[in-house]
Amino acid sequence: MDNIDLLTIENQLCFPLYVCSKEIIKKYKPYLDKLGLTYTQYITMMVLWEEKEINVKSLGDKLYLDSGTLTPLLKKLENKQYIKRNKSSKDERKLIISITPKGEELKILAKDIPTSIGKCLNLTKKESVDLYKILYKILNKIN
Amino acid sequence: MDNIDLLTIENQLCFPLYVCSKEIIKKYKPYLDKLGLTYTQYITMMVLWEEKEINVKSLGDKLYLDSGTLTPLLKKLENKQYIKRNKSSKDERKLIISITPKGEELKILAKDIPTSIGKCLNLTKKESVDLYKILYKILNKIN
DNA sequence: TCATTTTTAATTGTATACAATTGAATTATA
DNA sequence: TATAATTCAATTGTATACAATTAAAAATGA
Repeated sequence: MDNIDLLTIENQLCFPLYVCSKEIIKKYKPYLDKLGLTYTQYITMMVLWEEKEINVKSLGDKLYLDSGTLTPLLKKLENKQYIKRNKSSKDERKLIISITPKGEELKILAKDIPTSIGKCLNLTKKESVDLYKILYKILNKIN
Repeated sequence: MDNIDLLTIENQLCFPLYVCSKEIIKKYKPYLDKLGLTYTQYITMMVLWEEKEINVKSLGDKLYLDSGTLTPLLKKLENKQYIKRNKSSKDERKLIISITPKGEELKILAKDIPTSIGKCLNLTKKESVDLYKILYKILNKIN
């Protein structure tokens, strides 16, 4: 096939990836609204449910986001009292993000979200595993 | 596994989808910069390379974007003289987007982009096909 | 026909994303 | 150790995204 014929929407791989990402994130909305979180805030809380404490740079490395996105987002989570923001005493450049008890409680309220989203994707076990592997293969290659 | 244990980044499918989408779009940037396009503007031009003429609603249906995103984006593409925006005479509610000769020329300059991006994803033929099928299965189910 | 409903694009407001820059703090090195 | 280079979070500016609303035009139906 001539290269120029590849320039159609239906021949793209990135386009359905981009659309799936957005459309799935929309499916989270009714569940996340109940918790007062956006999707980006939700994945941020997910890191904190595991780590309890992390600085902005490390958080950004995990989430593939930079301080330009995280700084205002973390201020919003602090306003909602789900996290605290404190300068590290060891390294004054670092801002330590830590989870609050109110932030911990959120996890219980969120516990059924992955299952609910999983159902509306309607994938077989094999498809889920294949998709997961391919996505992480791309991620490992791309950076 | 208990539902609550699913609330980790590594157990998510949407998260790597969302990250892959963003990271691949970043890979387009050096190529698209040469054309003066963003990724969203690029997929918009891709529709116009096929359709020549389309109204905002139909364009939005194809791209999964609404007028809130498309209206300002289309005004930028018009400023760059890649498209024209004209009210339909048959139905005054509709705005017809049409491609200009300068917009057509862009396609030639863009012709090697899909191949270049394909290389940096480094997927086997089977992986590409599997990924494509799974993504469209999700898209068909989700709407 | 004529009021009601629907469709369409634009607008408004909020929330990302990210490139580039800034300034403070730390680390590396001559 | 004094200077240069690096790291980190914040800021600035641009470009999406999308929910909700608005206003004009077209379609519907009593």
